[in-house]
Amino acid sequence: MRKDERVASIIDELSWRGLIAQSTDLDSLRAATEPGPITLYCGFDPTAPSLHLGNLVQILTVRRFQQHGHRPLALVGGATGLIGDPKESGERTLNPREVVEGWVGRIREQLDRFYDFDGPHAAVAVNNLDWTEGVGILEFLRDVGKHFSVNRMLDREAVAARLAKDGISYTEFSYQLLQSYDYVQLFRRYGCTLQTGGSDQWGNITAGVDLIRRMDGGHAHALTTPLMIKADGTKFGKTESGTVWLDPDLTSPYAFFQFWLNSDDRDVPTLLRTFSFRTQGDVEALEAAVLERPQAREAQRALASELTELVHGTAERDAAEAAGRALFGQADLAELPLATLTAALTETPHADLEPGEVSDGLLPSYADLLARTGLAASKGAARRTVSEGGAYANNLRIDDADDRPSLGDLYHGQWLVLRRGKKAVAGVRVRI
RNA sequence: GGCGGGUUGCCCGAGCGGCCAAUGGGAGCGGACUGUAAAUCCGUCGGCUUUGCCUUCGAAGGUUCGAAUCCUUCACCCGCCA
Repeated sequence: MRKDERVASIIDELSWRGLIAQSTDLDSLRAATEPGPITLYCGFDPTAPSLHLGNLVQILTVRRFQQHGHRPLALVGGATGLIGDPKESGERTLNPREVVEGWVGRIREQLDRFYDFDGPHAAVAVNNLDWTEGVGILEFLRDVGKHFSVNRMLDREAVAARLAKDGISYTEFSYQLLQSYDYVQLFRRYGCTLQTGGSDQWGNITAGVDLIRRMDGGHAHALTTPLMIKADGTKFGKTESGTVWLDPDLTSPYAFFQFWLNSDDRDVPTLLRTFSFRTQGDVEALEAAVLERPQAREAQRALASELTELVHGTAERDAAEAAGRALFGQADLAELPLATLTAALTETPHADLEPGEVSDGLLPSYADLLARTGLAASKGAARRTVSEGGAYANNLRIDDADDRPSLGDLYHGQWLVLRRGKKAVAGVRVRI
């Protein structure tokens, strides 16, 4: 957060990064931010035990504001998480209160990494349960509900979609009132005048802006980021194996690193602009590098390195990077020192075998091991992969799924390296 | 309330008594090419103790030597008429 890194205006910065989709009034927002500082917020609902890459877009956008000297409120939706924002696909299942409470804590901790909670523009952690829990239903309906037009609420895309399909519960329909009320409370308590979010949140955010004007006669802003779409048309932030989480237990730092490294060339400009904190000059240089030397994947490596460090720390970044080099590098696996090999394979899915699983010096069959490590969904799938010539042990193609590797095949007497296809690697460790 | 149509594997969609684990397309996965990319082509795509066995075609019963296919009841969806 060095001062000399500041661009003239946060709005200009977001603008060249392509992070502005919609705004209530960009000129007046610019006018408010330029003398600054302003207080802003973006809320995260505890709908899972961890935040994911989709959330990271929002987190980093807020972080950019803070770097420009503005004050963020780190709101975790302890109340809204109990209700659920309507999504087009259908009604959500209500999570038990204890579960949501647990997730609030975990998400709150995750945010520590990205916002600065000390210093002159220290972020403040807030939970909307604090001002929602005690409100009576009659009070809420009279003071808040009266300002909402059902007609307008029905226009919201997700709501309209649900009405056309399976319907929507009153619980979820009420969500917008709660989020709007949050904005009012933050406006009153902290002088918060900006709420950011993804463009799907536009309706919810502007409803809050309206509510502030109606209840308090105040003026607040809304700003949304564009929905990210990958070049191949699929949803951003997902891999074959699902959501990319920020929690290292849900998505390993190695997998996280690999996610960036494998980005489509065509997505690189968007990814750099959205996620990287590099300067505009650096970003443009990396974009040019991909065009000139795509095979070098300089931008992908830079993104992987920067983001893994930001999310998981320097040590994990280095480990993930080293693991990738070890497993994909030119280096012969046999030449890797035990420490390097162990570090690399523990970053990937791996299975530990008990001594009892080794008989006559032979491990279980490759079919078993592929299934055990998760490289294949089932033994049938493992056999299929082997018959397709897509399974490797210690970089040698496996011919027969029923073959059993021997103790002598293990590197350093303990590791067998399995691979499916080009990218999926797993380790089998034998503890004797 | 009445009449008619529908509910099939991850998704879409054929099948309409045995040759059906079930045509085809998409997604996914593997191979070739390559850059741990994209596109393209080829292969594969329920499970297992894998030349065979087991479990699937909304749910539960029934008919039959044999059912995803016929019958009955139930649930849900979609039309048309009230």
